[in-house]
Formats: sequence, C-alpha cells, structure tokens
Amino acid sequence: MRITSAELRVMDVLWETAPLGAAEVVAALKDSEWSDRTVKTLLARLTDKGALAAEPEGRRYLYRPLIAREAHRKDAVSRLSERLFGGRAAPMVAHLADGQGLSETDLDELEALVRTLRGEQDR
Amino acid sequence: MRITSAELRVMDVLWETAPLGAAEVVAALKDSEWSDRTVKTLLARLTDKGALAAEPEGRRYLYRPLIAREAHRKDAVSRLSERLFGGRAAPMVAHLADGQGLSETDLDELEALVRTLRGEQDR
DNA sequence: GTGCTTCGACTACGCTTGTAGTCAATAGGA
DNA sequence: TCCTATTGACTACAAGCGTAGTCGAAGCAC
Repeated sequence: MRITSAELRVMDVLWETAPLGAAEVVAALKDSEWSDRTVKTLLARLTDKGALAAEPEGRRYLYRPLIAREAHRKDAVSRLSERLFGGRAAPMVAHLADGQGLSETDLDELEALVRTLRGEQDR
Repeated sequence: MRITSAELRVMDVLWETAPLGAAEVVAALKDSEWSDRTVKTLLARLTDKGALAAEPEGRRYLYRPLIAREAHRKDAVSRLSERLFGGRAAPMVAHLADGQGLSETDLDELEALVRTLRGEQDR
C-alpha cells in the first residue's frame, strides 16, 4: 500500500495522536495551508486504502491508523533501496552520509547498530 | 527533477552504457514487457526534463544521461530520509537492517564507512 | 523507383495525486 | 421552531504518469 506524500502528513498527525476527528486533524495541519476540504479528502482516501479506520462517534468519525508508522517506514525504505541499490544497504547509507553529514551521535548509533546486528547474526 | 520509476529503468540502461540509440535502449529493456513505443515515450520525457541529452546521429538520436546516477541516488535518498525521518540517518539504516537482513559483507562495509566518516570529522 | 521498415513527432487515454468545491443531513443555538 | 454551522459523501479538475497508438519522412531491399 503506497502512501503519497500529502497523505503522509495526515498519517503523521494520527501517528502522533489517535483517534482524532476530522476537525482535529485539520487543526493539527493548520500551518499546512491546506483547506479543510483537502484534509477531509485525504482522510477519505486513506480510509479507502485501508490505512485508516474510521469509526462513527456521534455524527462524525474518529480516525485511527491501521498501519504502523514503523511498518510504513520500513516499507518505504526497502522499496527505495530495492529500486536504487538492488537492496544493498551499505551504499544507501553512504549516500545518507554524503548527503547531509552525520552527526557524532548518528555515528555512535550506527556503530551500536552494527554491533547489535553482528550479535544477532552470531546467535 | 523527479525521475519516476518507469523512467528510472531507462536511465539505468543509459547509466550502464551510453550513448545509445532508442532501438538499443529498447533492446536492453526487452524483458520489461514494454512496447518500444513506451520506451520511446520515456526517452522523450526524460529528454524534455533535461535528464537526457539527445544528439542526432544520422537519422536517429543518441541518448546520453545528463544527470549522474550518484547524484540522483543521493537526491532520492535524502528526499526520503527527510520525509520519513526528518533527515536522521541512523533510524533509516535500522530499517534497512530490519527489513532485509544485512550480510556479513554489508556489516563490514558499514563499519568501514563509519570509520571513514569519523576520520573525516576529526580532520 | 516502389513498397516495407524504422525513426522521431505528436496524440491518446485511463489512473493517481494534489487540491478543492457542492450538497444533503443534522446538531445546536436564537 | 427555524437558521446556521458543521459533517461526511460525492464531484471536479488539472498535472503527472504508465502505457501505447498514429503519422509522415526517410532509408533499405529488390
């Protein structure tokens, strides 16, 4: 299931706080310059796709994500990695590094990550 | 400049070998199930966008990439990382790892990469 | 030299995406 | 009780995209 970039902003709101009514999602996106109609359309499309559940509450719906943020991230990352690098991770990281300069903290995290992964592999 | 996924397959051919005439690109993509018309359209669109140069050679054109594969990769990766992770690299790598299991070699490369980056930072 | 093949140019067309408008029902306030 | 504001449903519409068809020119086979 592909989530477009406009849709992603809506999902981001609901991944932060859920469930929310449409009006609250609109409010959370008020600096987006989108009309409330636009946000409603996105909510409807996401519901159609099965990315959101809409449960009636009074005369409105409460929206709640059906797919996890992490699942979506993983999906998007591996799709890109597949498309661009045939699924190899390392060259992808190299680009990240090159692109925006990893902080000291990032490097620490990466190193820790590598260690963890090696550990798992030895198991 | 955004390169769509169909277009990317054409670019991939020309990143491997360039310049090529349309017929050769079509041949290289013969297992793609695309009609030659489709490939020609993609070549035309890419030329329009400025991603390819088309220089006349006899009664046909020779196509050649105007943007580097690496530049495109970097662009695509950092766009995704921006959209999904606010530009943080480490969580992205974690997803790669989680997604498809990095090989021993990948881990070696990653480790080497981290060392290189630290080196650069100290300079 | 006349017809077939091949080339690029132009056109098509349905689906997705971003962005939003209209409309009927309904809840809530005067 | 009637008006208004809000809600979701439906509709719109242009640009981008995937996929491909038509057409006229030009080279090649014979």
